[in-house]
Amino acid sequence: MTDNYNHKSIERQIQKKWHEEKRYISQKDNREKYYCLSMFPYPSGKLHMGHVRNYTIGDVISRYKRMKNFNVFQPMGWDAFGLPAENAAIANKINPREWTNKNIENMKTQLQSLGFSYDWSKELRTCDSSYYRWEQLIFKKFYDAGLVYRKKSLVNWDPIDKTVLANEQVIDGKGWRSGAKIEIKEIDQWFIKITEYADELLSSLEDLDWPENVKLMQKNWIGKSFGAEIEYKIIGQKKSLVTFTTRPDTIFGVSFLAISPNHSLAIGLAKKNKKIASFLEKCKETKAAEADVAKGEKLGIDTKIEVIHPLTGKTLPVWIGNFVLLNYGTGVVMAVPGHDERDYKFAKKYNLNIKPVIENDNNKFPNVEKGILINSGKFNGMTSEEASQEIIKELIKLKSGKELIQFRLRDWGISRQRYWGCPIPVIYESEVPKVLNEIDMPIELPKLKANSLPVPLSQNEEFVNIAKDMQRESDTFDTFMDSSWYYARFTSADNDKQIFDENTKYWLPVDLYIGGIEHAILHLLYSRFFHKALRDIGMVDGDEPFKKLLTQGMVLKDGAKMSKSKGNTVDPQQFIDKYGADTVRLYMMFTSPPEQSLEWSESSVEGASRFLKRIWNLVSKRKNIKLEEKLNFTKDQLELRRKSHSTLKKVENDYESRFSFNTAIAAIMELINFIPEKYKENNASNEQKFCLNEAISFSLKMLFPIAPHICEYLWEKFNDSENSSIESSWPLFDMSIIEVKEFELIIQVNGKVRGKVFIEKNMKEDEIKEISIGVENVQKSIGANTIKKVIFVKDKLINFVI
RNA sequence: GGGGAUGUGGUGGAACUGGUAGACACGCUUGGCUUAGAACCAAGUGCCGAAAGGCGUGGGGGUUCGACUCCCUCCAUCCCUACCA
Repeated sequence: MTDNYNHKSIERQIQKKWHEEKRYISQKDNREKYYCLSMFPYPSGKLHMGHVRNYTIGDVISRYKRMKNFNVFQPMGWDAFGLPAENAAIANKINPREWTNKNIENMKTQLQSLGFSYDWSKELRTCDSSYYRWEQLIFKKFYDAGLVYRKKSLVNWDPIDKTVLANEQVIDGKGWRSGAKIEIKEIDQWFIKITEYADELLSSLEDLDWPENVKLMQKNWIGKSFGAEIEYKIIGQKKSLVTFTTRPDTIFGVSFLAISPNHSLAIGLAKKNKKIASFLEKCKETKAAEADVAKGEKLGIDTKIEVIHPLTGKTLPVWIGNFVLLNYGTGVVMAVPGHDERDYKFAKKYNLNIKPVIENDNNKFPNVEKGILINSGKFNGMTSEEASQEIIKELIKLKSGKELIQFRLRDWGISRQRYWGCPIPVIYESEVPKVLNEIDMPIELPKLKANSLPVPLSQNEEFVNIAKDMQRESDTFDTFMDSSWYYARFTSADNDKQIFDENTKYWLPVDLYIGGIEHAILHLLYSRFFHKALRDIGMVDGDEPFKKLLTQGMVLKDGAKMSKSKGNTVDPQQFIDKYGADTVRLYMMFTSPPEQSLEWSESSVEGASRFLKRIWNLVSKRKNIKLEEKLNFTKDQLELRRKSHSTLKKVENDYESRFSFNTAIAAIMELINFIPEKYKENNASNEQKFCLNEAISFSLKMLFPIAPHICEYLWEKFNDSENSSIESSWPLFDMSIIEVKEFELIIQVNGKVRGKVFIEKNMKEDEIKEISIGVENVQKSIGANTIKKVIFVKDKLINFVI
């Protein structure tokens, strides 16, 4: 028997060779470039299955593209700032930087053991000042461009720990560590005007080669809506309340206004009214996350304030509603219970007036469809569309409103009250903020003193207090800032003189970006915004950062996302140790297509391992002999050649345009299964050997992107030469070998398969009909019935309708 | 609450453009090899049925000669929801 497949020594040997050859360090050259980027990881400690899957996909495509003679750039780095480092520091009394660096070291070893072809010479980590100094510069440039401003906004406040909590740190309305009931608090924060780019972020989605569902999610998130801004005068005051609505046609159905509990009017009232004050207190207990606000019980309180309806002149009550979001629209909702689901429920609960003003086929409350206006004075009888236009005209005439385009997208709050993040380069002189100049950068994150735990920078007096009446900004950037431009910095990561350079121009945009579907909105939208803003200040070219996007699904176990809290994680390392990188990579690619979620199953790993062993046993003791004499193939031999070439064609298509690795692997398995036993024997004919060797060569090449170590090792032994690199070229298939004269005709009766028969292509329909009817089983099915109709699909099927 | 997906044998999945449902694997069953096991090899394996045949892609309805694929509706699960990354 042959030597056993020893993945450990093979993988070590091949990886050493790659490293010594510096094979995956990329440089500009004349070939077409291909920048293949996988989302960089947060260094949480060790790789999880999602990482392994993500990075295998990226590596398979990178390796395939290299074989297709593209100049591939595939870098890797670390999204190294963030909350978990602070948590770990507090839990284990480890310095966040040490913790992070240790994790990076470990995860890098893991990535290398998986044989990913990264250009490590461009490695970066966002927690190094060599990275974030440039982020501080970008902030300054954005500030100079008028994209940065300060505004009050809401945070989750833990009154015991005296810290701001992230949404995930609030559990059932309580701080996760202190257990204190959280409070919603308003504080000053830095914002970036992403809304200035709302229209472009929406319109340029169209040209992106991205999955339709991601584009749709972004479109809905940006949420451009056409409607009207309507003003309601407050009785007895000079002020008025302004609302935005997408349905001005329903204005005669307004029965009350609802304002946000955080609206200045509500806060003002609470000062004089105890009931309102206690209602607002109650509202503060719901955490700031939109999902929690929306899912919570709808509560309201009558303010006893009244406004005047601009068209009817009637008075309407003003309520405070906990479902009204301050940061969407104006923080005031005009409630039309007859034609809005939420308003209807609220009106029912608090016994408020419900008045139908739209009529259509669907006559039950609430009727949210458009229709014909009723109970709307002179607008009665108009369609919703007509009425909307006319009502806006009327409001403009009365100076009580205007047409307005509104975006759901809000400006990006980038301040975080934490330690482990990039310091915001601002100082306050007598409380007036001043953004620092490049010469004063970087503002280094202060090191923690030995044995001290991370606390928000605001509590670090040494850092904050520069002089009397001069303080440093103590907030850090949202970590989404760090990840919004790293794709560009990779191209110049080794340049400490400039943020970007001529390599940036060469490599951008990213040709393929691969990452989890969970980033479909935030990260991808922020990065798109950054690119456009960087473009407008002249730092990068092009309108979009990521030309093509591949979103991979979750890795699940027992139907649930693998997570520490559920205790259903599976550590990939044990499988790398036991089966080797090639098997783990093969398993990951074989078990489900990239965009779908993947259900982890250990027994399938066995299957992947078995297949590689079969390849090993087939190839390891065989040599590819050059045959000089002319070969004459039999029909059976040509069948194998046809299988080899058609498999190659299929695999190429699966890699290139479908990213369908599981079917590519299945096809290679089919080809291996298809090889007749006698071709493998020593006394096989030259023709048989040729066909076998062709199948082996193709298989090794086709499998190389997925299982590179074993394929490269076997390729070299098989070809007895180290000069012919497996990576040098992708083979060509021969169409003349693939094409066949015969095909299997499917014969149906009333759409059901009743027979199959092999016939020559290009036969006349009449002939085919005759042959088909002649088939015994078909004859039986037709019986005495007359054939009413014949459906004929060329080279495929014939269907008799009786 | 809103937005986006997914649902096919015992399991992961295939069917790419409306045209053979279940490719390729895992598992299982039987046999071979073996002192035994592992590994490996061979055959079988959607469900019901003795067979003929019928049924079958989350449930219900529709379009079509023909539907996993298109339309309507209901259900279940997952992701995102702006401070997890």
